[in-house]
Amino acid sequence: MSNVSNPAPGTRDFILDVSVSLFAQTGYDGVSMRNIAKRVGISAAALYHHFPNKESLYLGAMAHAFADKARAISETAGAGATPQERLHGFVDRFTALMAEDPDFRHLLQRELIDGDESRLRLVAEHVFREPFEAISALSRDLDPNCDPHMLAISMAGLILFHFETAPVRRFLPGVREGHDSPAMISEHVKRLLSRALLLTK
Amino acid sequence: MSNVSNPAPGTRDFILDVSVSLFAQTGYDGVSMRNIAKRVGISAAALYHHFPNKESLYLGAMAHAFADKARAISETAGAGATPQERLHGFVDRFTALMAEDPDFRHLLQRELIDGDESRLRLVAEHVFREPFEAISALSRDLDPNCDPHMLAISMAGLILFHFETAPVRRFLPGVREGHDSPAMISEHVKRLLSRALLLTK
DNA sequence: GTCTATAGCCTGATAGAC
DNA sequence: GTCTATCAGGCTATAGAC
Repeated sequence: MSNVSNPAPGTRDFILDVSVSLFAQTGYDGVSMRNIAKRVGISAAALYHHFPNKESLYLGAMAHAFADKARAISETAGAGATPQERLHGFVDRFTALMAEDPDFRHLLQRELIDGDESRLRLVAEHVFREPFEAISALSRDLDPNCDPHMLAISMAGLILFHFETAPVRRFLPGVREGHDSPAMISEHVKRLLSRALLLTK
Repeated sequence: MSNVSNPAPGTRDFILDVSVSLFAQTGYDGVSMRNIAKRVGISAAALYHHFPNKESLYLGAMAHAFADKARAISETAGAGATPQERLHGFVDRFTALMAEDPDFRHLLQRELIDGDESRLRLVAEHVFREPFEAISALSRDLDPNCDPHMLAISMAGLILFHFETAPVRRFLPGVREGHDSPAMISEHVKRLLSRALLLTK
């Protein structure tokens, strides 16, 4: 499920749910206030009762989509006794998290291209700092000689890039059923990272 | 340099150069025909003498930006005697290629989110099939037990994700000067992949 | 090959009734 | 809190002069 909440129509939360979905699909410039209003079931003017302008609505939608993600991602990197167990737990759960919320992933992708400095700083501090520190700590334990910042980026990217490229990979040679599945992605990434970092098996 | 050519103003090639740059920066919906015309130095109506509509201009700009990229990327994966040499050559040159052409990278990122099926098929067949096969072949030589399609994606993603996240990484903990540099990125990726795939060092 | 002018539509946003 | 009506302006695209 893309969004957990299921509020009654007409409320501010429902507007945010609709907005998250539309902004994720076609981006800020690809969605009009009229589009959103129609999907919500109210007039465009009514939207301005809940949000002063389009940008505020967009920022509200971002906050709505990213709420509680910070802790959820952080927790993927924490549990487990050995570094190997923590690595496998992180890969499994981070992969599942990205698979179950495409809207979050798409908003993130869009923000990486279009986000201005202030918006990226906001997202970095309120959403990614906490989980990134957890993944960095795991990186430090896995390979003390490797830059933890770069290794954390690599671990996340290894997982995310398989999702990002899914729309185009279906037209590339060697593709097989299941290449898009969370199970296959996490298995592949675990195998790669285990051998690179733990030198076992 | 983002674009090699440096044609005289007013020509079709100059329109394409300008369009590539603008579409890469703000996306299809973020650029108007008037924007492009102004930067080219002609009226919007004159644009329609060279291209029948906005979408044609966009597709022309894509073809222009992606021209010769296929072979350039393919060649990054070919040379070298041992698989290890080929791996290092691929990582070094692919990283350099992505660093020297941000427009290409941004258009690619945007196409992965917004491209419809026909456009993605076009890009896949005319730009990525050839280099992807070269990288897949390298993957097969590096690790015959690993799915070459997935490994090829992982190798490219490991490099690209460091560029993609550069705008937000500067606000994340542990960042250091040079984390964005091609040299540091390729060193990091080579180290990671060498240990994962060759089990040496 | 480029121009000005314009058609027709969509945009974000507001005014004011209910 | 939602509506209809509307404003001012931007959009793609075209017509027709030069």
